[in-house]
Amino acid sequence: MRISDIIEEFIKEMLEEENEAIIQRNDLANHFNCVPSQINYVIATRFTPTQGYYVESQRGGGGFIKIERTQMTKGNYVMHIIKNIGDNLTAKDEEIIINNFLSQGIIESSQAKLLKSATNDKALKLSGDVKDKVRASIFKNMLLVLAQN
Amino acid sequence: MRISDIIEEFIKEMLEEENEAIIQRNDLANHFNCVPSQINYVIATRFTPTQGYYVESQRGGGGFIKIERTQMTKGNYVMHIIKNIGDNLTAKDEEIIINNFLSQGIIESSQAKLLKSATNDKALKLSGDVKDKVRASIFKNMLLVLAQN
DNA sequence: CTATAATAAAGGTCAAAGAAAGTCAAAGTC
DNA sequence: GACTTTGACTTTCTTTGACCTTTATTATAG
Repeated sequence: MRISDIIEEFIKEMLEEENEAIIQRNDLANHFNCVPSQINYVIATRFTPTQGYYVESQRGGGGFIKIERTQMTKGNYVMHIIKNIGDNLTAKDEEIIINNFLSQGIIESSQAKLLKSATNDKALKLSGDVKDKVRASIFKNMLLVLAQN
Repeated sequence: MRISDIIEEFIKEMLEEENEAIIQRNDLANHFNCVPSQINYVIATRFTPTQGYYVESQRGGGGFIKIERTQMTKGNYVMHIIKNIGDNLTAKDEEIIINNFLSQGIIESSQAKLLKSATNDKALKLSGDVKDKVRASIFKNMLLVLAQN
């Protein structure tokens, strides 16, 4: 069995008890006799947002990595939409998606407002082509959060 | 746990009873078995104006450090922060602001996550300087929405 | 008794050292 | 060829200590 899998399992076991696992990168690496960056690899490949995890960390003395498990409450629908948004997204297309979510009761109007405020042309002071790229990226990132809780 | 966190907590506990905490730098350092300048570090990183605190001090015999919590209405506080964010905002500075809103009950953790997801480095695939500019712009736009409810 | 000088008692600053975590690309494995 | 392992190098945050500035108190001169 790969060391990555073992570490993955270890973290997932921690997450079964608590809803968040706080680890010390060096300690964990030491415990499993691997280089510290292996921990990063495991997190990057097995604890991504799309996989339902939220990760935060702190460097420096007393640093740590916090892995939170999030639940997919909105299920596959939102995920499906996320996957279908390409690398570009116009304000118009975005509005259509948001209105759709709204009318289907998938998001609340306060959330819709936040989505729009983050991605409207006023917020995104960028040239046309870059703007639609960044909009797509931000929008997808936010939807990922909305799909969970 | 870091000594800085412990000191931070200690001061915050003091602030829960009174609206201001008056401390003696050397005494406190002694109490926590650290160098006096550690107290300055804690104050500089955890009790800044953006974090909703006002600090005054006196040197010489009978000197002291007074930490006050500034109290504003939610709307005013958010507007004040918006005004103080310049044209650039690093991910770190943003995190500090968000964590503060959280601990002061101005936003909920779901909103915090939305804010972060819209402006983290992963969402903003741009070069460093532009990134901080766009982040500032988006963040302020979103806060504006949050201030109005 | 004052006015001033010396001393003591705070707190402030800043940079170096230390302690984590992050990145990225090369090497290894399947 | 794709995934994993490894390690050198980077960045970020905290701790520590030497030195500085300000204020209060005490001692001294007139």
